[in-house]
Amino acid sequence: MTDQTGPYHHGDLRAALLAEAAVMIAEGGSAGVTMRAIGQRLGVSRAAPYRHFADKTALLVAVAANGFRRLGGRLQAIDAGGKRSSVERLRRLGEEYVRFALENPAHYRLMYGREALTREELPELREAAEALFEQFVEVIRAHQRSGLIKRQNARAQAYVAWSAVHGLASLVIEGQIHGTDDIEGLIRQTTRTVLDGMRVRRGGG
Amino acid sequence: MTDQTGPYHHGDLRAALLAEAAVMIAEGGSAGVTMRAIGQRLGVSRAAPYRHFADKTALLVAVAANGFRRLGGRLQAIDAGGKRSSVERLRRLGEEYVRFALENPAHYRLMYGREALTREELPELREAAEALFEQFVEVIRAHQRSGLIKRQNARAQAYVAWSAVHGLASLVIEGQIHGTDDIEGLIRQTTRTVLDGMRVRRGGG
DNA sequence: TGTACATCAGTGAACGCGCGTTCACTGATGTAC
DNA sequence: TGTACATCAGTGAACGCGCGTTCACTGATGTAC
Repeated sequence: MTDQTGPYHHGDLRAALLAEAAVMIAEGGSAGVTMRAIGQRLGVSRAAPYRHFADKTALLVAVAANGFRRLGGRLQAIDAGGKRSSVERLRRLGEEYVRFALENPAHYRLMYGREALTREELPELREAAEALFEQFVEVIRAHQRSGLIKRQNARAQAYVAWSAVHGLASLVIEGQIHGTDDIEGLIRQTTRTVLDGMRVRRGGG
Repeated sequence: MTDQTGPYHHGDLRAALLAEAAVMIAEGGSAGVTMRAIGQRLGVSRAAPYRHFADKTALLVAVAANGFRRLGGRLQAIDAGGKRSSVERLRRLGEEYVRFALENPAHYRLMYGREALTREELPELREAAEALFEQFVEVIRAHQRSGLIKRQNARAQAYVAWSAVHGLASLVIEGQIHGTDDIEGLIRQTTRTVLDGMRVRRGGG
C-alpha cells in the first residue's frame, strides 16, 4: 500500500523538499533556492528532487501554492466567529494580510512578484491568487450590503483596499520604511484610512 | 580637453551603456541585463563596459539612480505653477507617481525591489529614495497647514499614502489586476479614497 | 610645426563558477502466484 | 510461506550553459617641449 504521500526510502521526500525550499526562501529569497543545494541539505543526492518535481519551476510553484493556501486559511479564520460587523471584518482582513506578508517576506514575494516565476502563464498560481482576491471582494460586498459604503463596483473597491495593504507590506519588506519602528501602528492607520475613505460621499468610482 | 563625458573612441560609451541598460531592463527586467550582452549590443567588446563601471552592481545602481532623478523631476514639475490647492497637489502627486511606475515597470522594480540590488547597503540608492519620499512628506505637511487634515505625524501619513500608490503600481506591474482595463480610473479612485480617508475625524494616529 | 611620450578607451581570449538537468545505475520495497 | 518479478526512489557522475570578471594587449587621442 504505497501512495504518493506515504513514506518510502527517505520517508517523505516530497514534503521535506517543500519544507526545505520554504526555509531556503526565508533565508535567502527565491534566488537562494537551488536544486543542487536543496538535495544536499536533506542528505540526498542532487538528482533526487527530480523524482518529485519535474523541474525547479514546478517546485517553486508548489511552494507558492502552499503560501496561498496558508494565507487563505488565515484570512478565512477571521470570519470564523461570524458575528462581527462588516467593517470590523474588513479591517481585520487587511491587517492580517499585512502581518502574514511581514512574517513570510520572501515567501510573499515569491507569491506576488515576478522574480522567480515569470516564464509560463502558471495558471495554477493565477487561480490561487484570484481565489484569494475573491475573499476580499466578498467581504467588500458584505460591507456594501451593510449600507456603510456606496454600492458600486466591488472589485474596484477591493483593488483599492488591496493596493494599500499590499503596498504597505511591500514597502516594509523591501526596507523602505525608515524612522519608525511602530509598524503595527502603521498597519492600523493604513487600514483605517482606507476604510474611512471608502465611506465618505466622494468615496469612489 | 577631455573630461569623463566628452566623446572619445566610442563617442560616449558611458552614456550609451546607461541608455542600453535601461532598454534591456524594459525588455527583460533587471535579470535581462548582462555585462556580456550590453557590450555586444553596442558594438563593443565584452570588457569595454568595465572601463566605465567597476562591476555590474555599479552599472545597475547608476541606472536606478537615473530613475529616481527622472521620477523626482516629474513630481517636482507638478508644483511648477505653485498656485494649486494642497489637496490637488497631493492628488496629482500620487497619480503621477503611479503613471511613472506603469510607464517604466521594470525600471521601477529595479528602484524599489530587492531583486537585482541587495548585497550591499547601497547608500546612494537609499538616499535617492529617501529624498524622493521627502517630497511626499513636504506636500503632506503643506496639506496639514491648510487645516484639511489632522496635524499629526506627517511621515506616517506619507507612508500610508505612499503604500496605496506603490501598492497599486506594484499590483498592475506584477499582472495582478484582472477584469478591468480602466487602470486610469483605478488610479484616481485610489488617490481619492486615501485623501478622503485622511480627512475624516478618525483619520489617523 | 614636429616629435616623443603619457594616457586611457577598447580588444580578444580566457578564467573559474554555480547552475539546471540528464542518464545509466542500484537497491529497497511491494506484489503476483 | 517462498520465490520471481515489477516498480520506483534515490545515486553518482557528468553534460552544457551563461555568467561576471580579469589580463596582457593595441591603438587612438591629447600634451609637453
